[in-house]
Amino acid sequence: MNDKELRKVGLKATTPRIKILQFLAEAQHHHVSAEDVYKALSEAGEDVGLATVYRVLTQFQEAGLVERHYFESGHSVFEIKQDQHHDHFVCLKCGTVEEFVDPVIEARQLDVAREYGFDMTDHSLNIYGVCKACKA
Amino acid sequence: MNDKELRKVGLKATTPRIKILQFLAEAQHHHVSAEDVYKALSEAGEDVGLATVYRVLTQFQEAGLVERHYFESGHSVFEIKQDQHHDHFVCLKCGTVEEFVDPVIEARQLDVAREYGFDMTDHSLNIYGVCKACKA
DNA sequence: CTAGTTGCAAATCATTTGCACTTGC
DNA sequence: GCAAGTGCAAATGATTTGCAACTAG
Repeated sequence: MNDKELRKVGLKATTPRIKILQFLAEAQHHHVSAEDVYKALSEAGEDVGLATVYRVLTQFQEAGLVERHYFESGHSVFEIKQDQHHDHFVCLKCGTVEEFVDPVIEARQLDVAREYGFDMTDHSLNIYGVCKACKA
Repeated sequence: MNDKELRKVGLKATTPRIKILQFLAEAQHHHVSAEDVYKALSEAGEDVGLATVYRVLTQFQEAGLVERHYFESGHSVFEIKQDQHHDHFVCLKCGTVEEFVDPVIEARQLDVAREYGFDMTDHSLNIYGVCKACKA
């Protein structure tokens, strides 16, 4: 049950929240749009409004349960927050998103920010191109 | 005159296009939104419609004259394409965008992409935080 | 001349908000 | 019971598009 996890971050354990959190955790492709969540729940017979999906996702984001990313093309996707930070490969052919982490890049970012007198609170690195599957 | 530059990329040298290109080239802060362009031209007495600004900016982007970036917060900015690629610091307080280049990061990105069997066509790295000026 | 371009208004799209109603605790 | 949460419909803000009038080559 996700009930506890929700209360832990100060949110009432309501049906929509539980369903959405569950869906995010089980989603095969981690990165989903609000619309994706809405459609999936609707198809599963859950009667959750799109506005609620947006509200809940925003609350989850504020609570640190999910991250929101804005990829080129202007619309955003959400993913359950993982233990470790990571960056993304975005395939321009099939739209797939793959995750990766590179310690060298992570470290340099901090250094560069410091050099410029910038307090880094967050960062996002997206590599766009063609994934292995699409090249085949 | 920008006339030649426009024709070179296959676009008729019309007044709106010339004005917009000129504005982008002279803009003090390189990164401007479509709205910024529209307002600046209006204030300068140029009668260019917002729809035209969007159309022209998109054409410029396709022609490789400008780049479009989508920063977190969901709205995009345009900048005249520079000789060199660069990444961005985005100040969450004042919205300012600063540019930087780090060879170490650039090189690692290529390596990482290769390791994952990914053909990189483009990438974007944005560091979010508080800039020097806002900390003061 | 005439295909490409423009301005304006109306149309979209993603996301947000107002409000009367419902539900967790 | 009551504040917090929800659904729906209407509002928003950014961007796009239809179309009749205009202009560069």
